[in-house]
Amino acid sequence: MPELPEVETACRGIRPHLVGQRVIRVTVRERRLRWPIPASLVSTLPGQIIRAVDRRAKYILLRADAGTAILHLGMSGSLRVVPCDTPPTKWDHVDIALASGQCLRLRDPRRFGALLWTPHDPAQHKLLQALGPEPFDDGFSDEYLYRVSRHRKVALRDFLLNSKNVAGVGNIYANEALFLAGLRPGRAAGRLKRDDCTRLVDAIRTTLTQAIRAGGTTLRDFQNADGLPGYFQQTLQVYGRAGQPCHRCGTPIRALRLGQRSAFYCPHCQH
DNA sequence: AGAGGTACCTGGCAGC
DNA sequence: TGCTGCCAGGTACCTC
Repeated sequence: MPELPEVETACRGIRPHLVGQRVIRVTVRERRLRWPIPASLVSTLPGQIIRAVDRRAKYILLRADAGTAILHLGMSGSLRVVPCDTPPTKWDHVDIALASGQCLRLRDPRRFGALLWTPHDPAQHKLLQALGPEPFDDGFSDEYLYRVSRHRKVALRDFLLNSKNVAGVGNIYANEALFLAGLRPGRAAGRLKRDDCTRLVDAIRTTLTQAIRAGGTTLRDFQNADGLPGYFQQTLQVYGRAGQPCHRCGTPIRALRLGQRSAFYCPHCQH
């Protein structure tokens, strides 16, 4: 479910309900996420006022005076803001109750997500410290992309999935951006020409912008903080469309296995 | 240093 | 209807 646009959508959805609110209590029903939810979060967060809700890559940062909660939705996580007395399902692992009577509810069936706490600058946290530039930052430029891709044999799709190169691009949008840039997902990153980089940076930004505007992609069950689905799936060009005609030229879309994960491309439009 | 594989979990779905 | 096998949007960590 959650790639950068979904996380950004979630962030925007919860922000107005959280910022300025005092945390009343933290209820953990299942602490076994990717890493156990630390006791320090449960003991420190109550009483704190949420000062800001930020995103870095696919991490959501709930900033308070004593520290920052670092939240990751993994593959199946979602956030809702609901009245505290709403009965939880078996996947609603955490509630962060607010003075408003609402609570931020984390649901994560696969438990690949994470909820951590740091009393320090979260940018220095082990999980965030090695992240590459955000796709919308000036630092993510064609010059940058050209430089860091030199001599890399890794497939372009996998190069884009690596958060050290660019933060927050997952499998769906990597494939979609490569289609838009006219580049095959299996091509070696080191073979990018200068103008390929220009088109790719542009394509990544365009793809992500459109997806954010549509409220994310709904595959299976993604919902935003208000429980509404995303609509970007309706505009997917290649992802999950193996065998179906390319929207641009009609050639059947091909699926490719790169590592353990599928990639999709149009053999006519992408080179 | 870089490339490739493994592991963490569970739900949904296609096929029989 | 029920079983089996496969697939999944992420990413840290291990080995070669």
